[in-house]
Amino acid sequence: MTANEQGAGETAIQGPRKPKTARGKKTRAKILRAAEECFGTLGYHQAGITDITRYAGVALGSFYSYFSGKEDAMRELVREMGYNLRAHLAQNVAGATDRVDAEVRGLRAFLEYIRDHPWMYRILQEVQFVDEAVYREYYDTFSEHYARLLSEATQAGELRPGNNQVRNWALMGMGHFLGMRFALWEQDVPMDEIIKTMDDLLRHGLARSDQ
Amino acid sequence: MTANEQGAGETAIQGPRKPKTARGKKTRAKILRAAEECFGTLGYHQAGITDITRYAGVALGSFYSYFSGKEDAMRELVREMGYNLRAHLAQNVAGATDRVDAEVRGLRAFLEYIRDHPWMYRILQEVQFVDEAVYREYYDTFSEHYARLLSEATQAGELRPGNNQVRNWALMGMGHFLGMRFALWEQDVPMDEIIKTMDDLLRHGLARSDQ
DNA sequence: AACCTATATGAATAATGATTCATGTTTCAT
DNA sequence: ATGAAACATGAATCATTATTCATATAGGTT
Repeated sequence: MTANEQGAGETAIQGPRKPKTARGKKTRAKILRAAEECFGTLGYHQAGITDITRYAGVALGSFYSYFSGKEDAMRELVREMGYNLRAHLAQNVAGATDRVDAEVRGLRAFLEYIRDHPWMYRILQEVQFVDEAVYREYYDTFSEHYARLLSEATQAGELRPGNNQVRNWALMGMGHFLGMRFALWEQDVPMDEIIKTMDDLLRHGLARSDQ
Repeated sequence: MTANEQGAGETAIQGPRKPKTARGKKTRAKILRAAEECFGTLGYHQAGITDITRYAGVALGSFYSYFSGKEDAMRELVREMGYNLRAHLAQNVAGATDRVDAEVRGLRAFLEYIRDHPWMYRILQEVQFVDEAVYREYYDTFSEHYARLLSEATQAGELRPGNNQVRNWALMGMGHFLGMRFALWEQDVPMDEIIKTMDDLLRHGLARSDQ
């Protein structure tokens, strides 16, 4: 019986509802986009509901028509972002010649995505301190998809035998930090250079004499 | 002219001061340890100054005797943690036979450190949203040390040629995520398994046929 | 037109918690 | 012993803000 339920015979005077008309959908969307902007630029705690509704061009109370509170909007944003990013990656990885190629294409797509959605990064990281379960959910979902791909590649003999779960998280960490440093903080190293370096690392490792 | 200055002829009625006696040092330390505990378990925003001083066993006002505010204590903690961690790693990496061996020893030491200091992780991550400059400073400092080591190893012919700055951040990211997932969230994969996997990855890459 | 539901509004509420400061206590050099 | 500096105290201040709710408007159906 969450605050979000919408059973037919609901007695609650008011509460967050799913929009039922086009007007409602539009308003909810405006608020969500405004929340993204505000959380992204001001941060979760700094951003007030008034900031969000002012930016959205709606009244304060309208926020609570569609979200049960500030946390709720944050959660929704993270889920939405996870969905969008996964779709973007799947699209860009299609057509890879082998698993490492897929990794590298995925990395490039990821870096480009961060560059084009700089707020996503901040919101995703900050949700860790707002609702940790959602943060874990995000990465666990990601990890599940990933693990399947790696295990298929191993079965196909493309990868060296090894613990793919560990590799999985190592690869996510690489992407995360490369995105933070080279897409978000400073774009001082050309994308191709990053990709080339990582391609070499994933194909041959770091060590020179390889035996 | 920061609030923290302690010039001789200071006219400010009161303000944060460096402790000048043994008693003062002890109190300041008690408060800092309490802040670590509170920020770590409750989170920065949830933790109140009253929580910190209650836990430390001192009066509310004493907090402001040694710190200019909540943020100041957070900053101090992060700097302290960075210093301690770097010392711990340097100690554990000494005696490595080659650069990859050093990487792997460093990773093990890092994972052990996180396991033994579970709060460090949360505090470091959360400072990103409290004072981003301190967060960057932490990683930039880390990165500087790291870059020197990698470039020396390259000069010595131990590493394949490549962009060490990119590798640098990729390696930090790996460590970060492996620590989060396998030391903090769930300790369901034995340390040796993690180390073996990463040793293989760094020595040979992911791809099976290596040409 | 009458009516019902969904949607929109924003002033008022209510709780919180960081910071200040006037006052009291301890320490220690002389 | 004594005075001054360092240290400790916690009630009071002050500002901030998430959330509620009574009321008003819009859209569409009969």
